[in-house]
Amino acid sequence: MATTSSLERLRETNRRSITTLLAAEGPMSRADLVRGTGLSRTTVSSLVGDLIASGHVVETADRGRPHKGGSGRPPLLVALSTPGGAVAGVDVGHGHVRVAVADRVGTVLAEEIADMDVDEDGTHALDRAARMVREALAAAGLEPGDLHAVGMCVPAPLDRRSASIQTGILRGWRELSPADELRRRLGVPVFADNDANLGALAELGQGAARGASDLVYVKVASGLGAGIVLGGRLHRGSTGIAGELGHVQVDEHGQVCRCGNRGCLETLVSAPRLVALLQPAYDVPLSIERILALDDAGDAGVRRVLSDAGRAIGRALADLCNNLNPERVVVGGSLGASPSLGAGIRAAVDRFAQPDTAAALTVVSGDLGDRAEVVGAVSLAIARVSV
Amino acid sequence: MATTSSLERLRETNRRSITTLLAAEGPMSRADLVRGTGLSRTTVSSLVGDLIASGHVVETADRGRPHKGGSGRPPLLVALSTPGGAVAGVDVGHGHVRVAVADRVGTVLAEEIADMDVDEDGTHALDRAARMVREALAAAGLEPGDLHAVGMCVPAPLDRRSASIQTGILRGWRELSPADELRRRLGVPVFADNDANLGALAELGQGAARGASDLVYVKVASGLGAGIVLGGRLHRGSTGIAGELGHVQVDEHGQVCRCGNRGCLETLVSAPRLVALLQPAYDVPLSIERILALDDAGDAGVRRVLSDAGRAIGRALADLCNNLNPERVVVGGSLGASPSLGAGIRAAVDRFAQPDTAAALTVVSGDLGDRAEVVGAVSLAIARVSV
DNA sequence: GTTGTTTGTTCTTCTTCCGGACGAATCCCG
DNA sequence: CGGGATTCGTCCGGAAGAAGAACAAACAAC
Repeated sequence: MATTSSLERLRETNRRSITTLLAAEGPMSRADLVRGTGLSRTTVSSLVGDLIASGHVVETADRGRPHKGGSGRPPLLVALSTPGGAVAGVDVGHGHVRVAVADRVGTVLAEEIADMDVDEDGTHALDRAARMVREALAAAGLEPGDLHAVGMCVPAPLDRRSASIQTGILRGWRELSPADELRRRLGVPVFADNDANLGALAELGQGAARGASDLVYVKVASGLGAGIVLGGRLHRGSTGIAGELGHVQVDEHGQVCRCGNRGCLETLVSAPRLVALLQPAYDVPLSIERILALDDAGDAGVRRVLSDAGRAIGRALADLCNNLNPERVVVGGSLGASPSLGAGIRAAVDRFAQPDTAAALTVVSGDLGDRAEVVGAVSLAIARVSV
Repeated sequence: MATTSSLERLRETNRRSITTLLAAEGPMSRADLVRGTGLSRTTVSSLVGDLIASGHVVETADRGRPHKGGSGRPPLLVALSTPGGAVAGVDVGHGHVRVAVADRVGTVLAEEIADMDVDEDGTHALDRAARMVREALAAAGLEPGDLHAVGMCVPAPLDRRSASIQTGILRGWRELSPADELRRRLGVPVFADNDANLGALAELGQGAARGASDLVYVKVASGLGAGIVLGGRLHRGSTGIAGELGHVQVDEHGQVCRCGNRGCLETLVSAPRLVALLQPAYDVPLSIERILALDDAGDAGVRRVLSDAGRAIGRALADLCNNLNPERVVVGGSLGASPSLGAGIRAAVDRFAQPDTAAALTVVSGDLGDRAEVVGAVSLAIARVSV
């Protein structure tokens, strides 16, 4: 299948292990790379030489310190060169589009947000997203031609094969392949995934789950979804629709859900639902931000509602954790930062999961907040763009 | 970390890809290996030469047919040689111990079963198991010294680090490391895992889940557990206690479970529980076998109870499948063959899982029945014994 | 200045793989 | 019955990669 020879593949593998090490740990000397990869000095030297020649790596101006003690020749540091060009991440939510343009090591150069109703008209949302990518590129002082790839997330499961949205969750998007559509508009490769998956990837790589290998990322926002990382890799399921925590049925006689079932967890717990639940008791129009502020201020009603919501999530999550025994749960999404919500989740997990499972588990809020998805989208673009 | 050189590792990898291909597809020609591995004729020839020299592979007496058409030189077939010696699998259940002795390609040579109450006294059960292994070895015409390794399963989660049983599920086994205990008795390496995990491994390799990569194996027997295979690999969780499907809480006010929680699925659905539920309505003492026969015969009470049990399992399974999106569910354990149980599971999964998830999923009974665990234990022993 | 340590490169050797050429074994066809 | 045609397996030469030995470079400590 692969036309390249095994030896070429071996060298390719070794090159990759150097670049990934550099990506993970930042600039380091060849000697450090020797220690990190287990390859010989000679081989590392030769590989780094290749990488410098091909422009993927540069020798930095400053020197480091020798490995042991202060004695010895100071090493020359090498670092991943910021390859020319940029990538973009696009986060399409139910109520917003967020775009980030980053260089090819993941440093975000420009970011844009727009509120809009995405559900009804996929075409319009994609037009808008494409325009925002171009604007963000310009804001970062880049040309349209600098863009190499785009990662995007959509707030719905994506069928693995057709890469299109199958379920009825997004009304205006049925049978649409968001990646193809955006590629047509921008003229570069576009890679799409589900929002919770990319949030998980972001928290795993740069957020609250750094270093974890079995992780459940729960996104509490307009919808409720989970991104599941097992063994350090995203689990997408056989047809790519894993992580539908929000469509676990919690009330057989509950409200009909947009997914077609009834009584889904998402019908009880989601940002709009909680706003609607709280609004009657308050004189001012509530927003997520205001609710979070009230939570911090100790407002009893808000605390109660968020804590109940957390317990409902935790109840479903406990079952999942009994089955998966993850080491960490990261709560993200617009409501992920709420302490009451987190406490509710923690309480329900402790209550309903097996004691050993609960003991092996930490529940934390995401570090990246609303930006998790777009950061994950950037990571996806970087991971997929050819090296 | 690895002291071997990259080149040696490369050759090792290629050797492995040949042996795994031979293990998966049986005897085949070098030309087939070329097509299967993508390596060159020369390389395959050389690797096979090495493997023959080292005794891992033999040239069979009979020849095969050429690849295309009938023309061409008939190939020489090579096959994994049956290395000297044997391995054993030990299945410790709540009410039985089953032992199998197999050659080192997994062909079972002798098997023994004994009914016993395992829970109360782990030491006694292990004594008995060791004796049965020796007897089975003798029955297969082998010497005690021929035994290379043992795989075993225990009906409880095993802590990954201490390899001991932490939870209170097995009263007489607390803090015991079954693998160490059995190793002391038999003098060979013993590898232990949970029963559902090994059942999953068996059905994956040689049973109803062959070729699947995302699989949930549900074991319905004295207890209720799940073995979860994702991406072709067993998922054990961060501390090794994944798959506790039986301890999902289904009734907040339910019976207290031996795990310490209350209302666990296992308190409603397990073989002893179902027997107890049915017994009052029948004059003869019921056993699992009799219940299965009544099910086949169309007995209304049995069908109703098994179907209800299936639906209860399916309800919990649907939540798990929403989150994992597996391609197959295999129902095993002593009750796994019941059509009513299977139909109940299928119905509840269809009812409670998301439509797309349910559509991507097939629910089948295990091929291996009661023997799944012991077959999996043999596989574990073979996989872990040094090649 | 001398010694010791760490770093990085060059040169050589060894391993591994691949492509082409060649013999082997069988079938097909005249 | 004999000559292609075809597939299988091996031998040979060559290319690519990695490791080890030797050596130059750069600094600290004495």
